[in-house]
Amino acid sequence: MRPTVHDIAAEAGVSLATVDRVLNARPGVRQQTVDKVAAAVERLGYVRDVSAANLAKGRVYPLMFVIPEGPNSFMRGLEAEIRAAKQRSPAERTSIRIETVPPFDAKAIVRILDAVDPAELNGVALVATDTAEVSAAVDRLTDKGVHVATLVSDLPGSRRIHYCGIDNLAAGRTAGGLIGRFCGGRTGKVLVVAGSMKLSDHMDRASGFAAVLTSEFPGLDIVGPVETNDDADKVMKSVAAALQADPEIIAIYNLGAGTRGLIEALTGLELRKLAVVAHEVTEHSRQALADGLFDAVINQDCGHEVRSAIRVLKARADGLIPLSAQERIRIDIFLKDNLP
Amino acid sequence: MRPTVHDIAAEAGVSLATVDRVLNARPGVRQQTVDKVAAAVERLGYVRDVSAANLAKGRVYPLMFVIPEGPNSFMRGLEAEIRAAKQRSPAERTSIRIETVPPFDAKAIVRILDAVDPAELNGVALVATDTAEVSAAVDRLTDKGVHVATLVSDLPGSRRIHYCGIDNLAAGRTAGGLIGRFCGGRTGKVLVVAGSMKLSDHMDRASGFAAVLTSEFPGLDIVGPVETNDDADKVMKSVAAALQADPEIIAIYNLGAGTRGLIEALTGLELRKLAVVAHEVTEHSRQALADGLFDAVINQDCGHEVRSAIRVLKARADGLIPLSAQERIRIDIFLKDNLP
DNA sequence: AGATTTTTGATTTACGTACCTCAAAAATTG
DNA sequence: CAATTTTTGAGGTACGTAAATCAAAAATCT
Repeated sequence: MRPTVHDIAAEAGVSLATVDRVLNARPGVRQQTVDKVAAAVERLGYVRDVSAANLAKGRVYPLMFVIPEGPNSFMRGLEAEIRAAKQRSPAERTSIRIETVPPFDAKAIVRILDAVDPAELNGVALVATDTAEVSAAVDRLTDKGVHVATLVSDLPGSRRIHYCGIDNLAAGRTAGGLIGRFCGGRTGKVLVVAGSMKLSDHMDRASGFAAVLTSEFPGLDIVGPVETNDDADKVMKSVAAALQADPEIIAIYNLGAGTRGLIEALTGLELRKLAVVAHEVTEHSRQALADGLFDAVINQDCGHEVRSAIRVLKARADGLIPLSAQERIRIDIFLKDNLP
Repeated sequence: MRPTVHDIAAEAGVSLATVDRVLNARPGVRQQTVDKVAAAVERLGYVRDVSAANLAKGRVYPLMFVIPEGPNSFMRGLEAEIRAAKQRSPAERTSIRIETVPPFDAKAIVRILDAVDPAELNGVALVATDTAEVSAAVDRLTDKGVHVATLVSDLPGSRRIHYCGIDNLAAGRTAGGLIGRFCGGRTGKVLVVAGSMKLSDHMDRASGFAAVLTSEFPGLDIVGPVETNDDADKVMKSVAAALQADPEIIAIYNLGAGTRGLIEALTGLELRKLAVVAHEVTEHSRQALADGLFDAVINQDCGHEVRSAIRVLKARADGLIPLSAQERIRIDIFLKDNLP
């Protein structure tokens, strides 16, 4: 049988209360005694029984998620994952609140963050627009003792405790590697479509993509990035116009949302076979892959991101530092053949 | 606060003992009373506190993993993941035993399976060679009441309870989709290198690959599959010979192990730029990606597979049926840019 | 109706940890 | 050395569920 606190007490020759003080870092124990207990823990290979500990603590972690509202499929998928986490709340001892704000609306985010009462919230996970005012609000919240994690898009300038999302520079490079290889040595131009350069994730993807193309595939030139504010209609028009204007475009990289617009633009023309890479697996992009309109979709698993955010915020609330290595979110590549 | 068994008892107007009988499917309760309790559970949204339940049960799940020994990097990675799970044993209430057998040795597997005492083992996870005798041994074990899950490679004919691994037909198709696109419309031949057609995973990959190539990329013809028994040296020689013999080969798909051999064969020649896809991220394949020798590597996360196997076997030991949707293992694609 | 079986209630103990109180012992200080 | 502070011990309760016992009640059968 695995050892218990009682075994540790006996092994160390101290009382149960002292073992408890040491294990939970309570004050009033001499260093010498701490060492004795630590040695006993080591010798017996004691591991705290998490089930029993959770039961005894009876603690709950009140958390808040702040995400953009609107029709963006990815964000709605994210919301679904948060709701799923909410369903699991009893088992995970969390209490989750969801707040939605208009997309790209920094002021709305600031308003919500500033309204947080640190007494009744342990942590906040936030899909952020990368502006100075949001960063400042995050820092204010941190000062109040509420830990903030960024979700999907980072706030590099802020004091957020953790970023739960993919490395977007690497994601851009990955897209570059795919498109470069898909073009198989041909020369031509690649149209890059973005949402907003106010989003740090879009910025990073664009840079990563450009870096790979210039260094590894010099035969391919970039057109854009075209900014569309993730508006499907605008994406559609921009892509159609660009293809019309420039017959040398042989590939498209859509690094933002508005995937529906891209699909519409591509559905029209049967003339050219383009290499197309987009982001995020949604109902639409899935269909586009199946139809052969898209060649590949780069994805981040928002379920992982939500679960990671919860783990990180819970750990921070307990004063622990999460192992960042374990919390890394992978960049997934999907063809139609390996769709989940 | 979340409801407890006491609340259910009060709500249903029955005693605590009766609630316990219903929740744990113990006999001696009228259907009518069962329904009353079920209704109360439904109304209050009761969810069993897993921590408390585990604590009360104090149960441990003795499990066994059977995997091939030898230098195969992927299998050693798998073993490392099993050892990691063993480290977590106290928290997960498992007791894990690892048995290794010579690769491709069906008799050794059978010997170990037949020696299992059902009284001291709850489940077995097994990397199987797909032969009739292994299937029969699995069925015998199942009859003794020990659930068996296959790991990495399936035993389609057997009564194994679950397969913890990727869909290898889809993996082969994915490889086909990648290589087809990487060749970007060119015509030529693709060399396919396999380990053993006695492994159902290798069989499936070869079929999936061939299916996609013939239907979607008619300009590409398959050479092989060459069988190498996953021996690096043999892979090296086969690939070198094939490239020498056939100048039309413009791509290679290595669907088995022995990746080192492939790397050696490719390192020699600087003449041709080949599209190369292999399986499993290991130290070697990672380096080959970085060096530009490989274009893509298809991977299965053996950590996921091990954890999934443990979840499934534990659930079965409790008489529960695991949600297969949740246990699906994804087919990961890695370029050098999205390596984890 | 009485006998028998089935179903239910009441109560208890256990799991391993957290957290609390109060008293006793030991160490430190003046 | 006494007075004070620090450290330790002893013991208890609580968390929510599992699992058991024994008695009481209800249903079913003859």
